[in-house]
Amino acid sequence: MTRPRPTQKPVTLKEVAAAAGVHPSTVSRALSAGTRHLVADDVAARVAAAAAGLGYRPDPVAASLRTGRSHMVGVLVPDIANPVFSPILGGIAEALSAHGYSTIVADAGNDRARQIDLAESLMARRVDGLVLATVARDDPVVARCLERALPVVLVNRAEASARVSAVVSDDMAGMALAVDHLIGLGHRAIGHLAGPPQISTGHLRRRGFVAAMAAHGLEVDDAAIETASSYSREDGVVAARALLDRRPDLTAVAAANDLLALGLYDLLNERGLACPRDLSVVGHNDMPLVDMVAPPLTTVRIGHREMGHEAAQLLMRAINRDAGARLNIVLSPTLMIRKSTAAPL
Amino acid sequence: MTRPRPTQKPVTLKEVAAAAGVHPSTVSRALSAGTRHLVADDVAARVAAAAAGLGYRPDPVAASLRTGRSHMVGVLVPDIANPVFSPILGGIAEALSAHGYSTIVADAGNDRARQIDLAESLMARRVDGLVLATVARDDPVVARCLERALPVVLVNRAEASARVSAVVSDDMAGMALAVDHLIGLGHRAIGHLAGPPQISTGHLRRRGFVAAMAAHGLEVDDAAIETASSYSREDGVVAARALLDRRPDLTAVAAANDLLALGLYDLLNERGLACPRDLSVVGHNDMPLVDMVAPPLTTVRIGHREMGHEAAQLLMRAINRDAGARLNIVLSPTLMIRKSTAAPL
DNA sequence: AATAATCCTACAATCGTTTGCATAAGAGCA
DNA sequence: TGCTCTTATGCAAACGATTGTAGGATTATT
Repeated sequence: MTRPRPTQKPVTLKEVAAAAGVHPSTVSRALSAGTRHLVADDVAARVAAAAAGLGYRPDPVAASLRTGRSHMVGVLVPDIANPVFSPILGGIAEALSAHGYSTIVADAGNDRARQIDLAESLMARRVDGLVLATVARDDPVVARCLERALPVVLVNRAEASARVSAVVSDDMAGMALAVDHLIGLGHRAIGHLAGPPQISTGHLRRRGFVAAMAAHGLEVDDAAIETASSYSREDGVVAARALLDRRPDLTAVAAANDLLALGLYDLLNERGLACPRDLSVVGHNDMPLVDMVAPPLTTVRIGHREMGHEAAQLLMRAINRDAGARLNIVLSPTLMIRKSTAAPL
Repeated sequence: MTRPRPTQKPVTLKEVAAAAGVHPSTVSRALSAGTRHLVADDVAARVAAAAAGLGYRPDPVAASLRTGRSHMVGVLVPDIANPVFSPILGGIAEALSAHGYSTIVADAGNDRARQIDLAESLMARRVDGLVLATVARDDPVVARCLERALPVVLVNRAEASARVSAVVSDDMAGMALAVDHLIGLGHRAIGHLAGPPQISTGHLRRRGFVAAMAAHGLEVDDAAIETASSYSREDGVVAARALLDRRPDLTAVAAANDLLALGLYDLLNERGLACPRDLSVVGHNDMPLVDMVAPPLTTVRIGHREMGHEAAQLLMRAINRDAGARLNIVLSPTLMIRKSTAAPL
């Protein structure tokens, strides 16, 4: 057993050429769709047969070196463990693989230097484009891509300046859905657990919250808003603690994110308070499993999978027709009413 | 604006060589740790300075073509949307990047042909190794890697024949934990929601269940076990329906997987039954958020992140010393007792 | 029938590194 | 001084594809 080199070496273009009795360049042309018309039909058939017979698989590395393209796109996510990104990734991968593209995802964290580094290394690997789920409102990675003229699409989060295409949810409208629902139930003292302001979702959802309240003639006191330092359950509880300590009179809270809402749940448990009896809570994202928590979370649903799909399509367009107008797609969110909201006592 | 080609081309080895006044090959040697000792210290310093000055970044594609290595490893997961894999992926990526390796994950689904295809394309991209979270008990992808002499490590699931290294949880022990707990509470009529038998976890956890019951002198009737066709919430409810229809007398169910347990929750809700009053439930995996569902799920915890770490280490070892003994790491699970289990009425 | 146009195919350069081999310079030794 | 032995560098050939250019057959045109 364990023969030293059982590795039957992959067959190369040259071997196929020899087998078909033609020059390697002819094989190349015969085999790639774009140039097949340059070679005579009978020769093409002979080549195809030889290739199939030998089990030829073109070497993408060699092709990349020569062409500068790779049929791969990179995806940068801030936290691969955050369930929100799963459907986005799934959507992207599905749409791209339909075009013969592979996806290479990198868990980039929130550190800018690391993000740039990762992006740089993806570019070095000749990715044909980048999907960024990491961007801050003013992002250096975007600038870098622009310099290199690398197609890039933003997903879920947008930049402040619309330099590149993006597909996002209508964050302000989403908050309006949440606020309208709470006000419809009779709430007036409503607080907001905000996300990081450097991120478009954090910024916009906060603005959306304030605007929606104003639309009902409700002035929002700064004390009614607490900003979490990241989108995580842990930072959610610390922000929630600060908010409720400051404003114990609140009867409802609209969170910028489901994870923050769950952090709030944790705090309520810790304090022996009941949701929705003592406090109504609405989340944002409708990520997997929030329909099963106790109580099932009322939240703003975003079509994440669709979001990934659209982003992939946009990127393909940008890759194929080089340049291509930058355009924004904004998806309309819907409200999933479950059990975490009720009329105030 | 939009200058046609603002793309300042990346600097190459040749340019660095010119700047330092040496031959490209010398630059190559001076810059890579393994061969630096071949070049004089002063020259090496000069080269390093030139490289830094020009902002040289080696081209990994060209290097791959020449060396056949890539400093990338591929990871195949069956379902990227399944939260169980997030911490595994995180653990793998973290450990690998510490060694200067990148991770390229592919969502392979459950289709064998697709898995093989994906693995093949990763190999074509010259990955230095593969981590498989997809394997069935007898897996063709493993065979393919063996043929190509490509280092491979299994994670979470194992093969029936131990042909390659793997890091898994002690599935039988995990089920013993679950069963012992239920029996300790006074249950006797205990059922099992089993996972797919082609997968080691499905197979082993079923055997573990039967063995643990036997250890308490309890014979397990086949009717007390229902096999789900996949690890999903949806298939969980259909299996649960079949199981409870057949054996309405059960007072507890040990599921092979948290998703299946949640499917069982769905069914209980649908029938107006309460957990744990009418039925105690224990899951397996302790995936994110199951501590927040209603009721919080008692489940067997597996160190998924650690699992990823270990797998990465194993793979690094296999890549560096070529060959390397195949060895198995089995992690001990623990029981997280929450609110879904109680004494029978 | 001669010339122009068309169509295929072969040749060779190229992408950016790495690495076996040759060689020049310097060190050590008799 | 003449010899071998290191040591440091240059040379050039890979790795496996793609593609501009050139030239040999065919066919069409007058």
